[in-house]
Amino acid sequence: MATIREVARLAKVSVATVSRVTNGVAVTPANKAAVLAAIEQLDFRPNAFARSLATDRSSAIGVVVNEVTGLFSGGIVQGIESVVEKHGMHLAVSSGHRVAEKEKQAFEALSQSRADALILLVSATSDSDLIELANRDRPVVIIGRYIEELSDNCVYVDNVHGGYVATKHLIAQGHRRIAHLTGNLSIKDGRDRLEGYKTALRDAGIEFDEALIVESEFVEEGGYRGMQHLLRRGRDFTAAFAANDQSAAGALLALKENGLKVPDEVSVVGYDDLLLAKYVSPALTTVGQPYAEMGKAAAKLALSAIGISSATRIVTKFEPKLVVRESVAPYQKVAVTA
Amino acid sequence: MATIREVARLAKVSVATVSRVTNGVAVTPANKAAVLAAIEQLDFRPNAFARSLATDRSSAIGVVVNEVTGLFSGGIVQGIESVVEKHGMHLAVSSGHRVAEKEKQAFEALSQSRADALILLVSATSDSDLIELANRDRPVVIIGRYIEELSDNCVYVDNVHGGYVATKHLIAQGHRRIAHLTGNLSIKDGRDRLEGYKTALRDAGIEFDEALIVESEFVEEGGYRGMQHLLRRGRDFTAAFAANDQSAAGALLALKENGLKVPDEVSVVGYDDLLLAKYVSPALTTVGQPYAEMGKAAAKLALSAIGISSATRIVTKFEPKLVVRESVAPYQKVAVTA
DNA sequence: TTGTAAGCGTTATCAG
DNA sequence: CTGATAACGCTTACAA
Repeated sequence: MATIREVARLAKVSVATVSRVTNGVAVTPANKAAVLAAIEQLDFRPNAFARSLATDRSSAIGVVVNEVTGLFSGGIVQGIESVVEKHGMHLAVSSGHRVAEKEKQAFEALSQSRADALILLVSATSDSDLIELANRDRPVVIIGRYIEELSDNCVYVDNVHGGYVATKHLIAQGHRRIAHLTGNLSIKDGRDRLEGYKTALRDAGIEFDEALIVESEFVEEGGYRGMQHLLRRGRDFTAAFAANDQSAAGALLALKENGLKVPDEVSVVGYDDLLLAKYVSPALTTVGQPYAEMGKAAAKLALSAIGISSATRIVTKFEPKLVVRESVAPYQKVAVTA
Repeated sequence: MATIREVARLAKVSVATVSRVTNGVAVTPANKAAVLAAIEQLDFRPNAFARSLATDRSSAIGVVVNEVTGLFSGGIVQGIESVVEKHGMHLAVSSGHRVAEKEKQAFEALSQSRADALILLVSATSDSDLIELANRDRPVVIIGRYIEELSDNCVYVDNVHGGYVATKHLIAQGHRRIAHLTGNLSIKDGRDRLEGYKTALRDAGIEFDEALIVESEFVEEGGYRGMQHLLRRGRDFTAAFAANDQSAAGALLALKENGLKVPDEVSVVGYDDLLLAKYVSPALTTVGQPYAEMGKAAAKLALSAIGISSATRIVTKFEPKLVVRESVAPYQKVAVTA
């Protein structure tokens, strides 16, 4: 690959002038033309490393997510990429796999000067480690959790409100005995959604019944087992709110196996609005999150932190939104059979 | 950030020695200990650019896919990452968005010495441009298409065989009037699957009927419209093979709207085995492709091309596999009503 | 085994 | 506006 020196020689100018041309700095038209011609002829492309070494800029944004291909991290990554590529920058991605050590490894690799800023969507690393990381030299933006000390660099959605919205929708349809298949309660999202559920009940004057709660997990199997568990005790509820779509899908399956019709006999609402929500039968009423928007916001935050992109106000707190499909029906007195 | 020089000074050795320990080259134990201590104390991490500039190695693999978050490119990217990270390398990803110019832009950026090798899963770039790219300095591996001239660096699956398998399954269940909702025929995958369909019919001695073919597209809407079109003409088929799961899902919807039961009245098989195949109702019998495996193979190919990883035989041609679920039933004479 | 010093290909400073 | 030249931080002969 040709170097800047060869171009300079061919164009009969100094390397400095070539550098000026490739960086869009003013140069005599004649020189510019000569340089451009030489570049063309030699098929010269500046060496990114040398440039980065000299400028201390990689023109890359580092992204570490739980899984590159995660059902929703996918949408977020897409959002990030759309704004990053618009600014001529690149993406260096790594998966953290929800394992603290792997996440750390990914940060280190990326911040070892490969990335000008980091965007993180990770589960295993503690808040304090994240804070420590953010206090190094490169800007860090966090997606999916709110950390007080880093509040300006967090892009997140209000899970409490999400749980509230889901539950309230059920209440508005007349349901009062509403079960909740929680997510993994060691994860904050799970706790928040549960809290939203409780708040909605309280606001509606419905007494909270511990018996209607079953701690499940954020996977299909968890929803399935949770619902089985609930049903084995006798069906004393007319609706259920699952902490995510996958567990909702599992619940749907359990309901079907028990000969219960959704939504006629039991209404179900999920959370996340994954692609599957639309395909499951009946199509799932769920709470959607603006993944792409969140990714875009994170990218804008990162870009403005390194002085690129205009720094107009960037929204960092997003509201979940109810997506109505077919898995919820109004409460029907007759349906309740203990 | 501390530099190698500072470490050398603190450890009272030369920079060369420091370099040696960071690169695992033999050094006196005493020196090694001193260096390690200094590194620890200064929190030194080698500057990746300087290292790359000196070695002409980025320790990154460039990946350009149609969409980072694509329903199946996701699985492929995951496969790639799993082997790449195992070798301490990184991923630089870009989306080509199925637009020739964007794809080209992505190649250029990545090959501008940011990546030691390129893995491409792109649709818009022509074979000849790909060949040209592959003849530059960095190794290139192509996923999802077979290019004669680059045969050793292509990881692909036999779409003809996939179409064959899908159709044959239907035939084995006794169906003879089998419709085919093709994919976009300007895309090779679509043409190949159609060819497989035809071959299966021929092998079974079933006459090919142009009227049972409708060119659709690789999206839900396409499958929906295609099926509508077919039904409007009167239902003279008992089974249908859709060129991908999304169009199969659309077909399912059209069938349902027309009051036809799947699989009792019409059997359906899809292609791809996306997550939705499992959730659609009835669950879709489909043809799956080993996405993760393909990604792994591509990564191994790339790694071995740059001299990393052992070069054991790497499988590059994959066979699609039938995944049986619930959308296919044996042919029932009584069901056919023209 | 170790140290010295010459690159690696750019950018940026500073005269001119 | 242009050109020399000193960084940038690391690796790698080469010599000791």
